[in-house]
Amino acid sequence: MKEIEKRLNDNGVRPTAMRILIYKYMAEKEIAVALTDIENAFAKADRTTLYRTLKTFEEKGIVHQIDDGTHISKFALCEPGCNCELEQDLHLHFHCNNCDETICLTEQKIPHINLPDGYVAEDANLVLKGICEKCSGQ
Amino acid sequence: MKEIEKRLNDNGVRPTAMRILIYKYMAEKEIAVALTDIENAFAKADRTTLYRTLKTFEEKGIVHQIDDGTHISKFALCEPGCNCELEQDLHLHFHCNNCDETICLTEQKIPHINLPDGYVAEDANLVLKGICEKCSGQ
DNA sequence: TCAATAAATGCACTTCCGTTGCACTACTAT
DNA sequence: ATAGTAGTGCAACGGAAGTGCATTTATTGA
Repeated sequence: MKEIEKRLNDNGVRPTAMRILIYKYMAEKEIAVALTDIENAFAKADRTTLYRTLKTFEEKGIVHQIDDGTHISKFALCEPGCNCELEQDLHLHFHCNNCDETICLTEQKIPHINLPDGYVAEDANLVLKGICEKCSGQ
Repeated sequence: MKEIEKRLNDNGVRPTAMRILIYKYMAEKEIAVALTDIENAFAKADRTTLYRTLKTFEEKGIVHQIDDGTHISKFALCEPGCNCELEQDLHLHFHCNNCDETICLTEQKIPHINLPDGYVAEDANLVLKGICEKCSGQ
């Protein structure tokens, strides 16, 4: 528990009760979560608080936002020490068309792409869609 | 003009006046367009018609939908003969953080990715974000 | 310690996009 | 010509993102 507080502090985020709970929730889930998911999990908390907490976490490099093609923003905790902005830390995400869950495949990095002249890449988002491990095994 | 009619017919879409206009509009733009863009371009047409036209086009393989991370669906014409579902035809998209435009880089295919055991990929979406040719040259 | 200040949270509301149901019109085929 | 199908237009709904402001909670400095 103290670890979470430390992690937040280290990233310049004041460890309030709410923030610790949200962090804990995301750490327990192994999949990317949407704002609505958190909202349902914490019925008492206000949507705006959760929304702004995620924004803060994102700015401070605690979570990264994932766009899995569902038009709903998902978020997942960054690996400790990861630097999401750097190309080498850009991993891909997998969206299961069956269970509708999205997970980080942190081991699978996005390959470097050669762009035509004049294009400068700053960020990349790669989402594979299909059937996940859990669903294909059944 | 007759070419467009033929293209639509070939893909099993009846070439109505509206559809031809929309196709023409998309052919002239070289960037991916959102529903709202088309709506603004054809003030007289109803949003629903445009929406359903795009859906039809998509089903019939005339356009493909792009999720560039802006939370707004964009659409672009498929290359003639392209088969969007097939892995080999999956190209990447580039979203410019400056002019906010999204374009297809049809020459740049998405590299094949080796997934962990149990994962089956059916589709892929790769969007690079940064500065486009037009904006970087200025 | 206590007031002054800043940060975090909660509430209400708006906007925008995607989507659907239903009625009406235009086209097609017999 | 008429029945049936496909296309279009109107109205409305729902979900998610985002914002402004009031209130509470935490921090700081005298």
